Amino acid sequence: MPAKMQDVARRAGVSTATVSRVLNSPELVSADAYRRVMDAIRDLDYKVNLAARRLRTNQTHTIAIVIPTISEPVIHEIVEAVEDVAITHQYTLLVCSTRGDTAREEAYIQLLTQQTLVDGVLYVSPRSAPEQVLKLAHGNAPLVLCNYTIDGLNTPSVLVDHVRSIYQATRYLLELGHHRIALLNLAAPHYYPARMRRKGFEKAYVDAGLMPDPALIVELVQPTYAHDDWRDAITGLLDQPDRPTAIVAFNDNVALEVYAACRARGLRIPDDLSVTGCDNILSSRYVDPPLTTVRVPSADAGRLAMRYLIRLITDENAVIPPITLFDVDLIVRESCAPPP
Amino acid sequence: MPAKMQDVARRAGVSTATVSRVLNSPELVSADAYRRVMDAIRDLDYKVNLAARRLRTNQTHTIAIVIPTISEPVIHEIVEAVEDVAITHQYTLLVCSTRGDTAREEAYIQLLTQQTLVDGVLYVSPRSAPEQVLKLAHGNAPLVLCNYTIDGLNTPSVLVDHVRSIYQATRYLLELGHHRIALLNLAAPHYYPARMRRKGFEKAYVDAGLMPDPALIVELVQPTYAHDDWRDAITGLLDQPDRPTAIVAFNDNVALEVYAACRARGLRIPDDLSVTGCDNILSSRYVDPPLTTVRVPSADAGRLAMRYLIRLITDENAVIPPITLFDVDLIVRESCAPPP
DNA sequence: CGGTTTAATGTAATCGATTACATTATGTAT
DNA sequence: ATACATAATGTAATCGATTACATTAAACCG
Repeated sequence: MPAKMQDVARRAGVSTATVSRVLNSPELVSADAYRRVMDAIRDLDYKVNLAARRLRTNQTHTIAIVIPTISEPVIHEIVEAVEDVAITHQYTLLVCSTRGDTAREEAYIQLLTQQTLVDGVLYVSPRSAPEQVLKLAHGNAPLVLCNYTIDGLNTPSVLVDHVRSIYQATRYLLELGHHRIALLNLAAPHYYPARMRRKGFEKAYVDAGLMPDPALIVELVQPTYAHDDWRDAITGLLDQPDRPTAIVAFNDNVALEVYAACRARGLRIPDDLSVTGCDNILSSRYVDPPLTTVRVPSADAGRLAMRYLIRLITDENAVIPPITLFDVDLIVRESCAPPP
Repeated sequence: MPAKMQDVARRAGVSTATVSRVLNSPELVSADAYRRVMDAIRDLDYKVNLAARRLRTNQTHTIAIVIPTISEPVIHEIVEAVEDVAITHQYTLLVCSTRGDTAREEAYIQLLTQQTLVDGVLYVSPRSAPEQVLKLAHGNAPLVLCNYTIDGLNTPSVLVDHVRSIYQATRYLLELGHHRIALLNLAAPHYYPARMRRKGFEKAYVDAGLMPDPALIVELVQPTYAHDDWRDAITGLLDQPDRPTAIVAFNDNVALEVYAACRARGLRIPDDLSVTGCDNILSSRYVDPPLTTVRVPSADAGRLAMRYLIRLITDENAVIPPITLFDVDLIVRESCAPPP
């Protein structure tokens, strides 16, 4: 049976109130009592019962981060950044990955609305319908969205500029002289970042005085994280009679799948096909040829989102900008060339 | 002010005991009372206060997973597997990443020994000294080690066979005719998996009737996750006058750094240098040439470790094998050839 | 020196659930 | 009809901290 505050108080010859003060506001306690209490704590190896503290204070010092999967480079970059901020503010992190499974996502949302489980929720790139997320927004714990936003909701969102990332890649290819560029936007069309990326793609064409070919925009009705789906989509593009001369992949992993497909078909990058990625993951530098991609400051977005969340938790009437947008940069490497 | 059980009881015309029974053991409640309580819960949008429940029951339904970093492929594979098991058993997951920072690791250990924060701890690949981990082992919450073990501690460990992974890669290279094989074991020598990998490397040599050259075993005194350290180590190996003919990298990411270093120097893989990795990460298949590596069932290890942990939590006198070892397979691709 | 502020501590109510035990009603066996 | 088992519910203690309020002692001031 572990020691409780009562025991510490008895051993130190003080009341539990004093012990509690030593722990939470030591400036109210005399040096003498402080020392005696600390000694008693050490001697008895006393540990606070956090459930009791939470019940009394109504604070958990825990936040939940809801993510689609931990295996995506962008996502775990965000999780790490968020954890760093959390730890410096003495918060712990509950990780809830939905895996694109709506039932699982709803179960988590259900859980997170319970009392005194978490003080706040950080929602990263949800796949589920906005109505679900709204449930959380109307719960008791503050909510901040990251890498995502829901139109007409006054919950703060912190985003990287999904429009400009694909815009920059597409414009670069157009400037190289490509006209038949395909967009591998392998997510659901209603998914916010997918919508924005498509917008960036189309805008680049329009700004160049051209029109994109809708047949070259590939999206998935039922998105999964299985690479097989990706492969099928890529096969569809590469094996058609009038093959595109360039491919804008919606992230680096998809671009790498394109690399593999090209190798299998004897197509050379960039001579036969130009390819761009997005996110600047580690291996984008190592592949041959090094991948032209876009640097997105996801970690920065995560950090800021977490800081906003903590502000909302600790300050009842904190004012947070509804949308914060981080800019992105094109990183030119060697995977693009003028069309053959 | 959110509704509490009292309010539900009043509205349903029953006592709080009955409400609690509806939630926790509905078989004790009459159909009529059940319906009335459920209606009241819905009407008032009642949510359990988990802090109160935890205080009373002394159970948190939360487990902590302590990991070095979330960004390593093996680690997040384990985290995902663990989360899947957790969710099916109604547990939530607290993620604690130490980033190889001893102070941070100790802070987390300190935190995790508090009462009613978590029901158990899963410790994955710790970097810190065993004494630290021992503190947890002697705490109140059950502990299971994953990808690691501490000699002479009776805490259950679930491991992949680190000896055999490097053994197989090394033997394969020896059979191809290599004699000057380097081991890039870029971790601290006292780190358990590093010790085992070194053992596997040496055993392969001994089994072939040869002796490894200690000068070709590279380890780090102060390991970090910075790729610069890796690059320095690789430069040291490749630029020495009597270059090794093959490199066994301790994981795939290190192997990819070797690829980059070779490209920079105009060395061809596998003609000029053979390379093997370990872990079979996604991009190992995409690089050119595809990387010969070792498949390690990390997810299986994570799942089993979590199941063991839950058994320990729920069954006071569960008996768990002290060490469980998962076997590994060499995956031969195209990054190795006979020495030039 | 009386009065007032300040510092240090104690007393006890409180947070919101769970559950041992008591109570009542109902059915069943003898 | 009596005794007894069973089902359904209620009463109230309990988990272990925090903190408003009360109390006491010491310090300070004109």
